[in-house]
Formats: sequence, structure tokens, C-alpha cells
Amino acid sequence: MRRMTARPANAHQARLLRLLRDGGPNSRAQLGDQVDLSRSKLAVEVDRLLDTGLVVADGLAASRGGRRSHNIRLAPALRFLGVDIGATSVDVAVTNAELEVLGHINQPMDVREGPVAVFEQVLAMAAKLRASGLAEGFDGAGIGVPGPVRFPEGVPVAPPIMPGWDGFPVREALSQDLGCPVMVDNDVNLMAMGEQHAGVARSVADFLCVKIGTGIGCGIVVGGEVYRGTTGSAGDIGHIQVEPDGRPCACGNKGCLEAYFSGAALARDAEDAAHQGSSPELCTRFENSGALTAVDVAAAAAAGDATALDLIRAGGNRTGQVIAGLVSFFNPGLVVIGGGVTGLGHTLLAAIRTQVYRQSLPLATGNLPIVLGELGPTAGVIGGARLISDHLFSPA
Amino acid sequence: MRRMTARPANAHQARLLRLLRDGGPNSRAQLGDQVDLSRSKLAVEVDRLLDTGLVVADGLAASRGGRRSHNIRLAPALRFLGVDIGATSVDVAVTNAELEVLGHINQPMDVREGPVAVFEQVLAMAAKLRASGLAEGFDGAGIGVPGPVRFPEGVPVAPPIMPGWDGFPVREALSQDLGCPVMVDNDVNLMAMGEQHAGVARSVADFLCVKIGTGIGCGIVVGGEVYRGTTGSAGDIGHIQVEPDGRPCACGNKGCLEAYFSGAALARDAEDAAHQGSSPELCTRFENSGALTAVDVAAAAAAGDATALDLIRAGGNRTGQVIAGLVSFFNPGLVVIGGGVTGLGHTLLAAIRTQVYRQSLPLATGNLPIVLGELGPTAGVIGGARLISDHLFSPA
DNA sequence: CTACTTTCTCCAGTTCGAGGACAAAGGGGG
DNA sequence: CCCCCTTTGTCCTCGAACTGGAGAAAGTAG
Repeated sequence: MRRMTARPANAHQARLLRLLRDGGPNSRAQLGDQVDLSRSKLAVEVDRLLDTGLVVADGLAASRGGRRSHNIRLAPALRFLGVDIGATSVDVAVTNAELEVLGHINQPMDVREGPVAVFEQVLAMAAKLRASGLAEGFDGAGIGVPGPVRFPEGVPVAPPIMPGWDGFPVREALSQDLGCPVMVDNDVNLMAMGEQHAGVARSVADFLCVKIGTGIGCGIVVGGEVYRGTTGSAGDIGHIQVEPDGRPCACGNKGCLEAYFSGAALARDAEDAAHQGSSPELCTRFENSGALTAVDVAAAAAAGDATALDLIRAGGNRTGQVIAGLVSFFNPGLVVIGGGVTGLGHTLLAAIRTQVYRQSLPLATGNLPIVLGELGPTAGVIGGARLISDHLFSPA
Repeated sequence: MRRMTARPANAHQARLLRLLRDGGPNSRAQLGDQVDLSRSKLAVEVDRLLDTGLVVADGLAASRGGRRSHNIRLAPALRFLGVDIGATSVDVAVTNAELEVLGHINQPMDVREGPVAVFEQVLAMAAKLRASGLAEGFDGAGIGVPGPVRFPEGVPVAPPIMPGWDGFPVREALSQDLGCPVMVDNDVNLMAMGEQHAGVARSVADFLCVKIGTGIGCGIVVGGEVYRGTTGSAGDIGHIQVEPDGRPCACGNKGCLEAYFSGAALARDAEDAAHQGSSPELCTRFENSGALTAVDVAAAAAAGDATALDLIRAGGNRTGQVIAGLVSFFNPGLVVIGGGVTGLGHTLLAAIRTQVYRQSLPLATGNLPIVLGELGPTAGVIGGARLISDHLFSPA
């Protein structure tokens, strides 16, 4: 099926499309209040958008005291695909033009199988969503991958946990396969955009979004825009040193944060604790399944296991130590904690908060909320939809 | 004397003024090459600027193969004042509209005497520059202070080393006294703007500018613009912890970078070394003057004193450790080292480089120059002039 | 039913800008 | 010194775009 290829012709139209995306259906009059255009100019631009089919009439709005206005909204048939490729699983979701999730699938998977295998699976998941009647096709897709990306080209560069992806033309390949525009970004940046659009970071211009999963990364938002750095590796905080001459890390250095606290490190520490017998709870879990993950630690902690709680607190302290430094440096208006280990919940959050509030200067922490992300796994896919919609809703 | 109060009427004019500021005198044709306006439109805007008096005709340009063009330039009588208030001295300079320094005075001073005393001195220095015939008045002034500033209002907030300045309306007070528009910013940000305009950071969009003086701070430039953070305290890296439970710092915490390496800490370490007799060079210097400063350490190091060199290397390592973290996080295209202790020169730079290149990931450091600032004490004052000119050369 | 509010359309007047034509100014070769 | 080419600057005209007002349409409140 042929999809929409129309694009806004100028900055005004782009602005209007984004307002409709972020604010939902709206009347001409309300739009006029927000964009500072003359009524006539606004009417012309709206008419053109109606001509392109990007927006459609949507009945009458409630009266604001006088004549009721005709609502307009983004075309209800528009569909964006959000794909969040993690180290061990993939999330794929369809959204409408307002970035509301209509359907969401998660499947386990190993990125190390390489791009070809992974995309096969992603395409199958997308097809499944389409087959379930949620979409007749996709007008754009935003993809997140767990590693640095050269953003303009949409190509992963030297991703440590994704051997075989280096230089793979993700954007171009998927654009071909899906038959729609595609944008590719780091998964952490996508999470940041998701929380910004629909989560805790609404209306915050400058914030950090720390994602603790298999690795640790940090999305940086400056003035409402994701900051990616000179080579696209900004936010790669997992390999900041927290302990001189500390534990060896997979990256070759010693004492990296990730060597102490990440899904992998936590699992290893938990297994060690199980072997040493210091934690009955972890021990029984280990005997049941033969291995431990962050989920087990979370469960043990919830059951009140002291060792598990200690592990979480120790990790939270180290993470907090790094975040404290970043807060001093970056002075954000908000810090969001997300990712797989968010299941560790408030124990983790408390440890991080303690460390940050103790180590950073009052001026920077005075009014600084440190909170858990509220979207969980949907943050990434919403961020993906947001990424591609930002691209499509900008002047051609 | 009455000064220029004209301001550009629109974004085009602002753009042209900045081009003339950054590129010097220019012909209409050359400007046209850069701004993507039709010749007629360009001519109209230039004529209007000529009417305001902000720019003037400046003779004929060399031929580019055909008819010679009439150059235009910013009004040669325009004068900006750059003021860089340090912890222990003040720099005041006059520049023309192209931000070339016409006169520069430095005087020792103690910020802790409070804003009133300091401004008296600054005004006297400005008057001296004016009296020497360099300026008949000032069209704007940019002020740097050694602490966080609420930028829009131009008011220092909770500055640790400037008791008595908290909340003092610097911008308003100086604007009254000087009779011209004033902008106030952190001194580190000014240094970053200076190096960006006329120093090593020309044509780099994203970079860090680390200033090591009485304290340690870091200017952050994102997409060519200084980033100041939510409360104006971004870049305050002096109080990042480098040693858990380490030396007590003036801020109340322990193990801050500044407690180990800054003008003050270095002087103290040097005096300790002198007392212990581990360094003959420092010892004799101490006996001569009764106290030691970073300058003495630099001189001793230059003379080959092993203890002094060790002090510098140790400090450089700690600083490098912090910068390595920032590089991983921020992925800048350049790191500039500046400030008072730059006199320590290449020993310091080498220590910092070693640490950063060893600790940060290859993708971030692959093509990352770490260099000394090339403007020295003029970076701050040029940055001040740049700050106010950016303000004045923007649409009213 | 009337007065008032809000929304939307239409229209006329005006401003703005693009682009072509042309004059002015210079270089270089014969 | 003349002719031709290049570059620069100005002028002019046409078309497009924008503003603001008038007024119709569609409500609400009393």
C-alpha cells in the first residue's frame, strides 16, 4: 500500500503539524493563539495542509462562548513504527500521528546475531502488527540501537556490544525494507525523547536520562533537543572510571562504572553471593534456574534479602557518584533514571539520590528532581516515533 | 558623550552585523555570497544599516576580476568594554566593533572586598582607558565574574568565593554607571567565548574550555552557543569528587578536585614541600618571599625541580581524570585548557592528555585535540566584548 | 428574541521580494 | 587605445504574500 509522502512546505506548516502532534486535535482558533500568524495566513496554511492530506477535518469543537470551531487533526491513518533494539530483546510498536501506542510487541533476541538476523525479526514483528489491523503501512520508522550512531547517516559506529554492526547501513537498509523514511539513533537518546514527549520530562528543557540496562548510557537533552556530541558518542558514561585500578572492564580499562553496576555486573555479583552462601534468597533462586539476573536481585530485594539490598545500594552509590559529577557539570533541570534495572526501584533511587545530593553543590541540586522514568519499555518506542515524526514534520 | 543606541531591526541585519564583526570589512557582493538574500534585498538592508550609523562605507575593495566593490564595515567609533573579574585581579579592555583589543589593563584586586569596591576600581580602569584616547564612550560592556550567574538578570547567585556578591544586581548597577548596555556571565564562559571568537576554538561547534585558576571551572559550548544550565551553574567541575573521603574542601565536602589542584591548593602543597625540605628550589623561593604561589611552582618546574614537576603531574592526573569523564559524557570536538596555571604549560598538558587518552573510549578521543588556550588573559575580555556584541547584534 | 461573543471567510490595499535589464567600473588582449 | 569579458551596483516591474477590516455564520446568556 502506498503511504503518505507529503511533507510540510515551510516552517509554519511544520510548526502546525508538531502542535497537532503534541496537543492533539485542535481548532484553527486555538492554533492561532499559539503560532502568532494572522488569521488569513493561518487559514491558508491549514488549507494547504488539508490539501496534502496530512491533516483532516475532525468535527466541531466545544464552544468557547461563541461560534463553535471546526477541529482539525493529523490524518488518523498515519502510522509510525518505533523500534527499540536492546542488547537482549527488541521492542516494536505502532503509533498514530499523535504518537499514541496502538500496539506493542516485545521479543527476546540477541543483538550479537548481527544486523541481518535482527532485522529479519524486526520486520516479522512489524508485519505482525500490520496484520493485526493496526496499520496498513508505515509512514516512517525510528530505530534505536544499543551503541553510538553516526546520526546523519544512521550508521552504528564501533559499537562495543554489537560486533558485526559497525558501519552497517541501518537506515538505508530498513528504509528499503519498510518502504518508508527511517531515522536511527542511540537507544538512550530515544528513551530521552520518549520521556520528553510523553513521560516525566515534559516541559523540561535541559535534562539527563540515565539508562541502566545491559550497559549504562545517558541521554542528554539541551534546550529541548537531543545532544549527540561530535562523533555521536555523547552520553557514553558506562566507561567513566569510578575506582582507580579497579575491576577490569570489557572495554579494556579498569574500574569503569559498568564493571560495577549494570545488568551483567549485577548478575555476576549475585551469583558470587549465591556461591558464598551469604544470601539464602539468592541461593535458592540460583538453584532453581541455574543462573541469576537483575530480575532475581530485584525479587530478592523485594523479599527483604539483605545481600541483594546491599548490592543494589552499592551499585546505586557508584552510579550516584558519577551522576553527581554530571550534575555539577551539566546542571540539568531533571534527572530521569530508566532502563532494565528500574525494577530495582526505590532502593536504587534512594541510593542515587543520597549520593547526588551529598556530593553536588546546593545551587545545582537545590531544585533538582531525580526520578524514575514513567514509561518503562514504551519510552524507547515512543521516542522512536517521535524521532521520525520530528524528521517528517520539518520543512522538506 | 552620546553613544549608539541603534539595534538591528531584523534577523537579516543582525546576521550581517555579525558577519562584519567576525569577518572584518566586506563588500556587498561578498556578504551576498554568505547570506542567501537577493541582491536587491541585501542592498536594502545594507542601506538601512548605513542609515542607522552602525556600519559605514570603507573605500573600495580589491577587484575580483571585474568592477571593484565598495567595502562596508562596522562603525569604527564603536567601542566595547570587556571586564574579567578574577579572584585576585581584574582585566579591563576596550575593543572596537570587530572585537580587536585596543587597550588592556590588568590590576591586582581581591573580589572579597565586595562589589562596590571592585566596581569602583573597574570604573576607574575604564575611565583610564577612555582618557588615553582609545574610546570616547562605550557602546556596551561584557562582564565576567568568578562564580555562577543567573544569566538573564545578570546577577551572581551563591558564589562560593565571592561572599557579598550574592544577589548583587551587577548588570543593572554597571549599566547605570557606564551608561551602556551590560551583560554579565561566568568568567569561564567568557573565556570559552573568547577562544571561540579569536582563539583555538574557531570553527568548532561543541567544545569544553577548562579554566584552572584560583578555582576550576569549565565552559561548555554546544552548537556554537554557551550552555549555562538550568540555574546557571553548569561547568562547575571544581567540586567533582576525585577521591572518596579525601582532603576536605572549602565547600564542605571531601575529595573535591579543587582541594587537590587549583591555584590555592598548589600553593599550599608547594609550601608543604618547602617546609619538608624535599625541594631545594621551592625552599629558597619560599625563604625569599615568605610565601609560594602557582607562579613559583611553574618557575621551579622550569628549573627542573623534581618536586615541582611531581606536583604538576599529580594535579594534571587528577584533572585529566575528571576531564576524561566529561569527554566520555560530552564527546566534545576540542578541549581547551586555560587559566592562571597555564603557566605550568606542557608538563600539565601532557599529564592531562595521558589520563584522558587512557581513560576515555577511542570513539570519543579518536580525533580529540586537547590544547592550551592561545589567548591567555585576553580570552576573558574578548569573550566579554563578544558577549555584549552578540546581545547588541541581535534583533531588538 | 436580543445582545454579545467567537469563529471563519472574503476582499482590498499595501508591502515585500525576486529577478531581469542595464549602467558603471575594471582587466586583459590585440 | 579599442573591444570584449567579468564583476558590481542600481533600478524597475511584476507577482506573490501578508495585514487588517468588514461582515456573515454560529453560538451563548439572559
